[in-house]
Order: sequence, then structure tokens, then C-alpha cells
Amino acid sequence: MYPQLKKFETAMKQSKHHLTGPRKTVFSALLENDTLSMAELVRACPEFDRASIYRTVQLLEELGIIHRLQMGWKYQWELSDDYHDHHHHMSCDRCGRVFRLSGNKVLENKLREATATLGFQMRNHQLEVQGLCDRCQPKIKT
Amino acid sequence: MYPQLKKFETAMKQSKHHLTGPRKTVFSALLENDTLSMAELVRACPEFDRASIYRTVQLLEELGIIHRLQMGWKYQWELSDDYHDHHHHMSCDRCGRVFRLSGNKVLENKLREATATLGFQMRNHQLEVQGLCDRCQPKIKT
DNA sequence: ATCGATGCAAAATTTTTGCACCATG
DNA sequence: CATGGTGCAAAAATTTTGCATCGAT
Repeated sequence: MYPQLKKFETAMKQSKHHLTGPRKTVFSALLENDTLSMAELVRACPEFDRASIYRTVQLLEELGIIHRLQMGWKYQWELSDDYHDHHHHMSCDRCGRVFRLSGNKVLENKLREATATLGFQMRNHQLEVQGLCDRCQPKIKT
Repeated sequence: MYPQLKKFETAMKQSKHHLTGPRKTVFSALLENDTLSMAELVRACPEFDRASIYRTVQLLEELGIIHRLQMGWKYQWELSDDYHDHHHHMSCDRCGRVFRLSGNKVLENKLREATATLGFQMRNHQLEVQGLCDRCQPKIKT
């Protein structure tokens, strides 16, 4: 049994929401799969109704437990940093594979600095990088 | 007449695509509005069919002329850096306003470095920051 | 026992597609 | 004048909603 599940259950109780089947299942699916699209999520929870999955996802997003990721023309969901290591994504323009880009303290501090200069208090951020992966670089000649 | 429009026309010709009404109108709408959702874009081009707007947006995205931005549960389109200054976005969790965060050379170089270490050749990136703006910070006590 | 959450069915919205016709290069 | 692009209409896919019932606290 995942320790993250315990944490999730606590978070739900603290925010005064019931701990129900769809909620546990959606959370577990994301825990096991890193990122999932809405359609995949619906498929991953066949015992529950589509509408419940949508409502669950909306709730978890409001609570900051999951967040949305843009993957080209579509989007996916993943658990927030409270449940996963903080990381970003790098997707290859050529082969479409997505790689994790782990958090970088220097980078994040620079970012915090830059926003603070403008009077902002940064709480969260997303960073997506596109380019060519190791394997695909030689294939393109310019 | 915007100089960017000229550039856009050249880009279209070079990629062997016709320069048509829907394409010019979609481009101009984004030039004048910074970011627009799909629905807003359709509304901004009432003389053209919804399907054409969709097809135009898909084409411009493939050509790298525009790109998608995630704004909470919805998304918006904006022109790429070739037509706008390179910048990111910072949205306030409290009042919802969105601010431009201009590009930061130091930050970008760090990022390029970090990805290069992993064998990637970075071509593009998006950065979204959430937090509290100047005006909203005092309102929240923790 | 009480609300909050769910399932179901239906509506609303968003996106995609096929095809005949038109217009750009 | 040859394609590539468009409008129109329809289908497909995605997301939202109302309501009766169920179940977690």
C-alpha cells in the first residue's frame, strides 16, 4: 500500500470531502501511471461513471492534488509535487516521447528572484520544454 | 499595417501555403489580442466558418506560428516568439489577472544547459508561474 | 440521520470529417 | 488552370447537468 495514498486520504478528510471509490481509484491510477489523459482515466476506472471521473478530476484539481499538462494538442493529468518529485517535462518534436526533467534548484531560485522583482510571490510553476532528444538529433539535417 | 503581418505572409508563402482570408484574419486577431481561446477566435472571425478556424489554427500550430497556453481548466492561443517578444506568464491565484513575465537570459541559459546535460537540444519552452500578485499579497494571512 | 457523492440519461459544447465548389499562386 | 482551401452540414468526441438514490461520516 502506497504511503501517498495515506497522505491523500488525510488531505481529503481535512478538506471535508468524502473518501469514495471514484476518488481513491482516480488517485491510484495516477499514482501508478505518471500521466493520463481524461479518456485513459475513464478507461482506468471502468467500475465508475464517466461523470464521476470528471467531477473527481475537477475536485482534485481545485484542491491542488493534481494538475493539467499540455501535451501538444491534447492534455494529460498528473499528481502534484506533493505526491511526486518536483519535475518538468521535455518532449521530443520528432519522436514525441516525453521525458522527465527533474527540478533544478538554481533554476527555480532564479525564477523566484525574477518574479519577486516584479512584486510577485511565486507559489507554483510549470515548465515545458520542446526540442530534439538524444536519439533524434542526428536525423535532422539543416 | 503591422510589420508582423508581412512576416507572416512570407512565412506562409515559404511553406507553400496559400494566403487566405481565414488565415490572415486569425493571425491578425491574435496580433491584436495577445491571447484568445478557440471560442473567442471563432467569435473574432464571424465572416468565416468554424471549421476553417480550426483548420487554420491546426496549421499555424504545426508551422510553429502560434502555440497553446494552459490557463487553468481552459486553453488559449498566442503568437510564437517570432511575432511577439519572448515572454512567459504569471497568473495570480487570488484575482486571476495574468501578467507578462519577460524573458530572462540567465534563466533561459540555465535551462538550455540543464537540458543539454541530458542530451537534449532545446528548441522551445513554456513557463507558467502561479502565485500572488503585488496587490493581493497582503490579503492572505497564513 | 444528514448531506455530500454517485449513477444514469440526456443535453450542451467542442472538435473533426466528407464533399462539392471556389480562389490563390 | 491545378491544387489547396473553404463553407456547409453532419457526425463524432468531449464535457456538463439534473435528478433520484446511495453511502460516508
